[in-house]
Amino acid sequence: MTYTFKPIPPEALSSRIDYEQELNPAQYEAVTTTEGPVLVIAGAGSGKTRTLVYRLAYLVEQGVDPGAILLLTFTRKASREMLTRAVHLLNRALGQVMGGTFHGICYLWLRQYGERLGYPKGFTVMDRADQGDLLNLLKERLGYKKLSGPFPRKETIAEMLGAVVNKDLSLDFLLTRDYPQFLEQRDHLAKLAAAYQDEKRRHALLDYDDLLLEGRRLLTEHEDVRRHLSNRFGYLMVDEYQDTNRLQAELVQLLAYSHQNVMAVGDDSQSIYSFRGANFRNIMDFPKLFPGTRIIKLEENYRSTQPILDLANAIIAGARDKYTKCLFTRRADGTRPRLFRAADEPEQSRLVVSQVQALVDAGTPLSRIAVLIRAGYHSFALEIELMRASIPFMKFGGFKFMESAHIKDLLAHLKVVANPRDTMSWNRLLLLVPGVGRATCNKFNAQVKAGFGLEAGIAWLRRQPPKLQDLAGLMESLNGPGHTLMTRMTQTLAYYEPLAKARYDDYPKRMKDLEHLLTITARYQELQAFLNDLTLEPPSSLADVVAPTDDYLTLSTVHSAKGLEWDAVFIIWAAEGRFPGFYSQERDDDMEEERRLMYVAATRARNYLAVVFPHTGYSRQFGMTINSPSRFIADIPRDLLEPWRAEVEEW
DNA sequence: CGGATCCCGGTTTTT
DNA sequence: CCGGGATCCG
Repeated sequence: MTYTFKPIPPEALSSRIDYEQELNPAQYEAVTTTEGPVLVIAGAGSGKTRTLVYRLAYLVEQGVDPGAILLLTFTRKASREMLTRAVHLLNRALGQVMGGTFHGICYLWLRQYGERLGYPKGFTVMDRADQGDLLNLLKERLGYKKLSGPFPRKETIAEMLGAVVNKDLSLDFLLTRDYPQFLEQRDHLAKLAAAYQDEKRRHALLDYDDLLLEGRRLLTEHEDVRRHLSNRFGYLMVDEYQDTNRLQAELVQLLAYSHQNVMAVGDDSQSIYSFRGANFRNIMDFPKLFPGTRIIKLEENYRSTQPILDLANAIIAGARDKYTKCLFTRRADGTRPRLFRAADEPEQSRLVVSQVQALVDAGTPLSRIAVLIRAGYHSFALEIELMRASIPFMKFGGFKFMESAHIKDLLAHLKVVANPRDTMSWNRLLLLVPGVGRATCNKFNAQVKAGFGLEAGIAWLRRQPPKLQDLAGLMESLNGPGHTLMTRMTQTLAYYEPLAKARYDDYPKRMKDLEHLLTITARYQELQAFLNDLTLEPPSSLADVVAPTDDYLTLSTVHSAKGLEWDAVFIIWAAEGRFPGFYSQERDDDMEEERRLMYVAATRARNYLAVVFPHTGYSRQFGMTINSPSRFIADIPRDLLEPWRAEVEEW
């Protein structure tokens, strides 16, 4: 038998997809409405991603230049996945479609047009930890460290500043409502905030919020840029719209100003990012922002069985706010969700392990099972039990690889190459040298003026005592010609390794992380892109390539599980004080969000859902505690949620 | 400058 | 009750 290969003619391609056949009527309407503002209210599992993917394909088939499409998603991974699926669907490349997060897109435009706003090309994007470091520095400089009376910690200050921007509040209002205990520090906090702004500007630093704020400023103050970008991106699609905030909505509006072609997709009952300024009501305001909006609801659920959907509906039915749609499914079969009560946390862990093993024995691949948690630390005990049982797993959310000290140490050396004015990174790398402390840093900081360059830094190091000459040599080499990102990285690692060895007793584990970082480095050519990608898209999603095996159990925070699905899902620590967390008991809005979070968790499951809680717990603070089941499932009738008793054989 | 000691506070969730 | 951070002292 012989095969011959020929290019597929364009006519064959364009007729490949039978949209009407492959989509339900509501999805079809959403896909084929290409002009004007559209709001798609897409319930959990209703084929939201499918709709976006088909719409991408449809637009391209209609002759829209892929380069005119901008896809805004919550994570870059999500946009990558959608683009990949669209490519498969169309069977042709879509290289020109632009996709990413609001932060990522703003970053790109600020790099392109930043000079218009007074930023140098090599600005640095700060992560949360960088923000804390800078605030600490300023707190000390302003003499607020030894103020009498309560003064917020740096994390709290960062949170407050973020709330002012993302929730569009005044500092006074925020303090009065959320932090009355710090109201008396009002003037100090205002001064600190001003100093923070000033310092960032002088050292070419932008935090996450600045990316959005300066992105908006770019579009409002520079009419030509706005016109250019709006004309270039004639078709906007925004995913997870329920998790955008006012500022992001304004960005969409600015971008759409010349054509109003925006499709926003979201689900108000899955809004779980209010701590970042998102408000589930924002999505209902979309039609006000864009008059003439066509509203399309996707209410058929293709994911879950009826018993699982019944439980999910019961969870959300208890909400204070009534949401806009009602889900139904045709998957009437299936077993009832189970409520497992375990005696304590070890038993909860063993129970999950044995249930997972039972599912695997019954034919469910490990990769289609997930354990969902409210907070990262809720799975610590389970992780140990999984290791003991030799069940491979990957954990998503919670722990921040990028914020661990050794990663930041190493990257500090590269960051000052990209932005020599980044004093905080200078200080960090100086403090690593034995015998260098605050005094040396202060001397160094006194030298840093506007326009400070790497050469000046190296020259300064050369004038210092011998202990700093190794560092000087490294920096000279990093600055020298003929180095790729990879060689710079390995040089830095060679320099840093002995320092880390002396510094950390868990040094071998940390070196493993650094090697992991090297594999990520290999994908980049350019230093600055590498550094900022790492800040904007931390390796939990970049790291998927290093999975030891592709058959692993998923452990994930509910937040990180958003938009995903598994055949079988366990929700653990479904106990009062954990899920919902006790910190959400004070405000109704927070408690409502916990409920939506539980709803999101439950709707991740296709066939099997188990809710687990340990009846007793142990905390350092209170010793032994008695846990009640989470209020979201406590009152669910047993025909919707079947109580099970743990039966785990001791061994 | 760096180790030791004391004291406060207490865990979300992510770009 | 434990850990991180600030402060103190050698």
